[in-house]
Amino acid sequence: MSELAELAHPVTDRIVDMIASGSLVRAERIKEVEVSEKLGVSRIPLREAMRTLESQGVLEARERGGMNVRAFTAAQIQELSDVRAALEPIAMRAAVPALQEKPNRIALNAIIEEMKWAVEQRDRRGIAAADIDFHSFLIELSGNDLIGNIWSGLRLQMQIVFRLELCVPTNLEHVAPKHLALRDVLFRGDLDGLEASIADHVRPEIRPST
Amino acid sequence: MSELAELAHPVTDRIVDMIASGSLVRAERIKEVEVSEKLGVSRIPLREAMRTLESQGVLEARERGGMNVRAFTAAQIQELSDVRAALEPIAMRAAVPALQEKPNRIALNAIIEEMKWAVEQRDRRGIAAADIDFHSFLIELSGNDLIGNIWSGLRLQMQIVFRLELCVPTNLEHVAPKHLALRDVLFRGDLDGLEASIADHVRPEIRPST
DNA sequence: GTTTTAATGAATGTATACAAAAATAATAAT
DNA sequence: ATTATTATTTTTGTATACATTCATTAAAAC
Repeated sequence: MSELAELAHPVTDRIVDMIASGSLVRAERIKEVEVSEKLGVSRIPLREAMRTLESQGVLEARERGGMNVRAFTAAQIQELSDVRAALEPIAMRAAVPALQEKPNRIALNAIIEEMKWAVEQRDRRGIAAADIDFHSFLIELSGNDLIGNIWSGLRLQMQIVFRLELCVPTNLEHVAPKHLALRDVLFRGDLDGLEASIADHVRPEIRPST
Repeated sequence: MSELAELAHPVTDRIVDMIASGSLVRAERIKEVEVSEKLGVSRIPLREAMRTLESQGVLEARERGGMNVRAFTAAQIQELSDVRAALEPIAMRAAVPALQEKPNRIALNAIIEEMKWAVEQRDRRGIAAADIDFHSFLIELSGNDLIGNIWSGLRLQMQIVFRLELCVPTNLEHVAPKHLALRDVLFRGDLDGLEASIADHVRPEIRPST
């Protein structure tokens, strides 16, 4: 029991990993002893982590006790896009000043290059990861704590949806040019074009453009 | 130990009550044994509830262990309004169909009457409570699970901010007529007027109108 | 053979217990 | 008197343990 830091937060991340890797499957009750042993901790920190993930919309409480990986309806997936389209313009607008600094521009470009590479490799998972990184970085740059906190939940929910492929298999190659366009608008500081660019980018996952 | 339901969820509500009533004070470490004994439970369900409230933005982890009631900066309070102004139009738009049904109209009117009464009594806390009820009801009617979930956290954060009166003491009497106007727009189904009405209503808490 | 009932097994939910760490108080030194 | 250092007390964090409830299987009745 010689822990320098608490276990609940790291365990939260590891549960997410297990979902992403398919160890924890949707709609199936999570067996606490099994998972806690696999993670090398007791059920106490595991359950605390599960509470966090519950309120982040990753897990959901079952009718008669226990939890499972949340199952998303089509409507709930649509809601994810709608909320992103509403919140991200606020964050990106706030991120514009920080994007005047070169180190931040370089970091954003690096993420874009990461995606280009994934596109070349036809690595769908890599593309999705780079996509999320792009938005996470801008939200962090925005300094908006509230949207950052909401995003931390949205991000995980999206990862589950992507993983389970409940969502229409979008042509992810179209995401890269959208990011390029968005970056240019942000670097330029063209706030008027922002809303349209973001909405155009966030939504097509559901309604793929022609 | 003969409990029919789990304790963590009810304990979550009771912690919120303790914050609202001033038993738990901002920026002060929450003593788990003290609170758990007061609530008549052990530290286990208390800590699970605290994890939930942590990710809802009500509590925050301290540097070296433990948690306290979250302290809000002025910027974070502004963020609350911004996010509300972005999300509530989506929910209210979705609530319009449900507001064609008489029972829902009656219920909404009842909440408005509740606020009128609080205004007459000059009961600031009552006004604030009715205000939150108004928005909670519409969000629930919208059927948007995601915004409902986000709102459950926002609502608690706002209650803390109101309680601590970090926020500019708005002339709460102005809230009632705004609700009336919003109701009329919603009943009419005048979607174009929605965004403006909501933004006008949600924001003045920070920038009080003349 | 099907349905109902009992019985066994497993899994959750929480209380107790203990070790590590932090905060506080007390003592010593300058 | 003030600061530094040590000792004491509190408090967190987690493991263990147990009671209750849920699920599954076996048995019995019809």
